[in-house]
Amino acid sequence: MTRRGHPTGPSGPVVGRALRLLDAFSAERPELTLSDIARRADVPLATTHRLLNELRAWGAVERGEDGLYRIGLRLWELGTLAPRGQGLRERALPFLEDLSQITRENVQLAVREGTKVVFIERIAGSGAVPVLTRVGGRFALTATGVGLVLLAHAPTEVQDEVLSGPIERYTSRTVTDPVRLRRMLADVRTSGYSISDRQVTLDACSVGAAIHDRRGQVVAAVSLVVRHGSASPHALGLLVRTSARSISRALAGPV
Amino acid sequence: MTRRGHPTGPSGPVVGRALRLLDAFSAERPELTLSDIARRADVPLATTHRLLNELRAWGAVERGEDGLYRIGLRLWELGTLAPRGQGLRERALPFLEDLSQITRENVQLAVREGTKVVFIERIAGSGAVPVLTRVGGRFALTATGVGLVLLAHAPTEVQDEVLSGPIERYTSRTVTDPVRLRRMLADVRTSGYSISDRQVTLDACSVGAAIHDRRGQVVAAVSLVVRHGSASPHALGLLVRTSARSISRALAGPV
DNA sequence: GAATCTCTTCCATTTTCCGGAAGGCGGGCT
DNA sequence: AGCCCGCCTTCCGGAAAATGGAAGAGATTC
Repeated sequence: MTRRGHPTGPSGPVVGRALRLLDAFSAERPELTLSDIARRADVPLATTHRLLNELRAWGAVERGEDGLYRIGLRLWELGTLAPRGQGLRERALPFLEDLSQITRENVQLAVREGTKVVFIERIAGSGAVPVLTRVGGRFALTATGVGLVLLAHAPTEVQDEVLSGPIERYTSRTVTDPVRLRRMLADVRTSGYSISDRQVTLDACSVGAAIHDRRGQVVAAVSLVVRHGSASPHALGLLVRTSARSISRALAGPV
Repeated sequence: MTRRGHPTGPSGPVVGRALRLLDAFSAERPELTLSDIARRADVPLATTHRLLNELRAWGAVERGEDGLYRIGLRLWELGTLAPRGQGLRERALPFLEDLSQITRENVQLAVREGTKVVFIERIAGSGAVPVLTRVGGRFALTATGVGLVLLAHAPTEVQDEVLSGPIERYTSRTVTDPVRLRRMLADVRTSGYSISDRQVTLDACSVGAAIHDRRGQVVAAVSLVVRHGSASPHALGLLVRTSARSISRALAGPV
């Protein structure tokens, strides 16, 4: 595990190395120079250069006239084939839109990836509370409405890992006590919906419910994000649960 | 260039090889077995197995309990960072929605990738003509409204390559004569909009216009797809041109 | 119960990868 | 001018990783 400084150790499989270069890109930095990528990935410049050329040949990255690297269109295209990404999004969208039309609030759709939530879709209600999330963005499992649902139905190992590690705090009301979180997760399983009250921002409250696949496994979650105090969580719970059921049915349905 | 049969030749850079495995996935076949992928990519089974494990470790592919491989969520996430994919989509969406609301017809947004069009967004007008396109899908440059616009403003080499190669035919009215196509492209550059009249399906007609970046380069195209005969192409041309200009301005604007 | 799928692991051979070093280019500072 | 410092690109001998046939374990089908 020695990787301090420069004393060049073995580097492992190339494929993984090349893919790790891509991790240098983020929503905040979607355009990087060669040296940026090399530094961020901690890979020698010459090597980075060679690997990026291979990624470029396939279309994983593109390079502008300015010399900056960006994520390539081919990679985006392939991404549209991800069942848990675009696939889920397309099937759920009509229902999310209904929810959005009826409530005029923010609607979110997310899945769990390891110990994080990944947002698949987000519909911003015009005039609704501003939210921090971005489609394709990650977030801690413990804070959001969707996150709590996904955590409540995650395998025990995942729950333990999340609850034993340090828990991110966003506001003064973010719950970071593992014991209290376990109780909340139990509530989610009992009531069928989660409540995140001002845990992410002090003006917002979100209520989430689980989406199941054909086999009854929890594969995603929907939530409504409203201004704190503007509606009863219980009423919202009924709404999202209904919507979640419809989406589950749609997923089980055709093919 | 000998790759007939099996006489195992040198295989080249691994990274490219691994990425080429991913090309086995398509909208029609988003879930594949190991052997499927090996066959489609023409890579020995043992090698495919090893490479897929590396792709899986990073999240490029996932494997269900059923043993089938799918495109992974991590790859989808990265895809959302592609400036010409999600980036363009997000900035253009409000304008596309306006166009959709006003006309109640299909609206499409696409970019060029090599000698193909790739559809970035598609809004289906309720009750509008059905269209064949899929977000993330590819199409020939010569047939669609968006394609004609992108081809008209593509580098000469690309135009020559497309026009000298075989031109795909979809209907009896698809234009496949290079000379006539060149004339159409010139018209597009003069008038500022393209017309594809029943070239893809016999009941539809699409009208496209170019979207420019800050430097005046054509980077994308919008189109309206309507039932043939339902509206004057010229009137539609004005609409899409207006919309295209707004989008161009939005792209040039913030950051 | 045999034939035919699927996938997984092994390991000797051979190919590719590695990355320091050197050189080019542009920009900023004195 | 001259200098430095940042970027990028190419080269190439030593070293390490990729390769894929073969063998074997399950699962289905006939």
